[in-house]
Amino acid sequence: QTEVSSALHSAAMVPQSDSFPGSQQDGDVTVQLENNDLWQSFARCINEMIVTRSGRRMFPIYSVSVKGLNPSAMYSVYLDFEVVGQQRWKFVNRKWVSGGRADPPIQSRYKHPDSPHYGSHWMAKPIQFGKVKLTNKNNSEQQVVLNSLHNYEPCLHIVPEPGHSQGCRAAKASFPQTQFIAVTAYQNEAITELKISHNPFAKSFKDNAGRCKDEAVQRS
Amino acid sequence: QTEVSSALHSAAMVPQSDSFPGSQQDGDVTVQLENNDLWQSFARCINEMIVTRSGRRMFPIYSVSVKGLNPSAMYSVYLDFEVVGQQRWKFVNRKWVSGGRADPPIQSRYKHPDSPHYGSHWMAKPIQFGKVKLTNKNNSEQQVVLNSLHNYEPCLHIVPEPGHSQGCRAAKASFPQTQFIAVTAYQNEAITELKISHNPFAKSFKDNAGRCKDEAVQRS
DNA sequence: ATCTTTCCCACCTAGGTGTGAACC
DNA sequence: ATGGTTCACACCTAGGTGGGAAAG
Repeated sequence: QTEVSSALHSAAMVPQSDSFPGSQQDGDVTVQLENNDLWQSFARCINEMIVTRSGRRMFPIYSVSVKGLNPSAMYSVYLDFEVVGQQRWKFVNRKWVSGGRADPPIQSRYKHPDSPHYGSHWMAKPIQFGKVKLTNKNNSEQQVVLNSLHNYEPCLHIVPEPGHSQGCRAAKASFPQTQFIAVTAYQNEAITELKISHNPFAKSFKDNAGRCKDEAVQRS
Repeated sequence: QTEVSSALHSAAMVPQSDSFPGSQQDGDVTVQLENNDLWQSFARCINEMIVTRSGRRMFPIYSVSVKGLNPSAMYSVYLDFEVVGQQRWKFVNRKWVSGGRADPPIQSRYKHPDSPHYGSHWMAKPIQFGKVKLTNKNNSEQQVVLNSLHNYEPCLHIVPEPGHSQGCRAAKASFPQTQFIAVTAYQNEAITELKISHNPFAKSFKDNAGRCKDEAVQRS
């Protein structure tokens, strides 16, 4: 069991390309992962992402900077999530261990809301996926459906727009350090602490030493 | 003076096209103003829009539905603001009267954030300009600069994207009932009341009869 | 029993209102 | 004085956090 867990861990740390693990090249197109250090610190603990019925944002935010596109061609940019391995996972004794065969994968792809847009637009500033939401129910909306307790790796697709980008090739990039296990509740306390310490929306769970949160609750 | 004021008023009420005042046609392209009734109720009092240094949203929100575009062609959609008449205005004795010659106009055009996009996208649902901000300082950003105390009419432009929409014509539409006077503070109490009663962000100024807002303020 | 999911909640971030006093 | 502008402010809308109890 420990063996399986460390296999998961090492998979999250091995760079997929020859160069810097935060950078990838596909043809002339270069894709670099933003906030690589933050992703690495989550990956070291094996990252988890909450999925809910109504959809939950990712944290850290998936964000990349892109070079080498045709500035005047049109592209749409997508993020999908590929299952890593054919197994599901359990958290027992503070360790992730195999939990049996994986459920059949669900096809779910998120189109970046700026799509479609010129290559120049996509290269002008980092492409942020701050609004993408992960869910475990098929809301048939603009949300990504994942199987809980499965390990995923986000995958970026840059696709020339049909009829508006003749001769341009599609590009694809993914970064092992962005892998995570989909969960309905955090399993690893270290991940919870990392989320709280870096996500501004979780500020109320910070600084437990300085303030007693229950002081305000007078009744009950 | 009353004569000038009523000229302003009637200008705001006369439909610019032959058909329904909330609808316009330019070539094959048809543009219809959403929430026409709301705009009319503001126009009856002579509408005002706040401008601030940091930028202020419009209320009502400028929103149109569009038909007749080429679904597979690319367009960008713009909103600009044309000065109506060559004069500025003053609010004296609860009436808008001429305040002399207009200041030189400022070129300022807002590109809808969905731009560029397919004709099919623009026709799929009403095009909302909910994020556009009006300012009286040149922030050199994505904000519209207006001269205070001048009368404006918003003007919609649908522009085929160069190199991605061969043979498509640009279209233009404007609606007199969306005219307004730019102000740094509301002049007409009737406008203030209309804003408060329809804009959810001004809810705290509603229901003065039911609640005393100052009750909570114990000090000073 | 155990593990997983769901729901409500207090507590935040982020930012859009007009007010009223101060400023120019 | 007068009229226009600016600013801090209380009070909202809108929605993103993990916690913890309850349910499955």
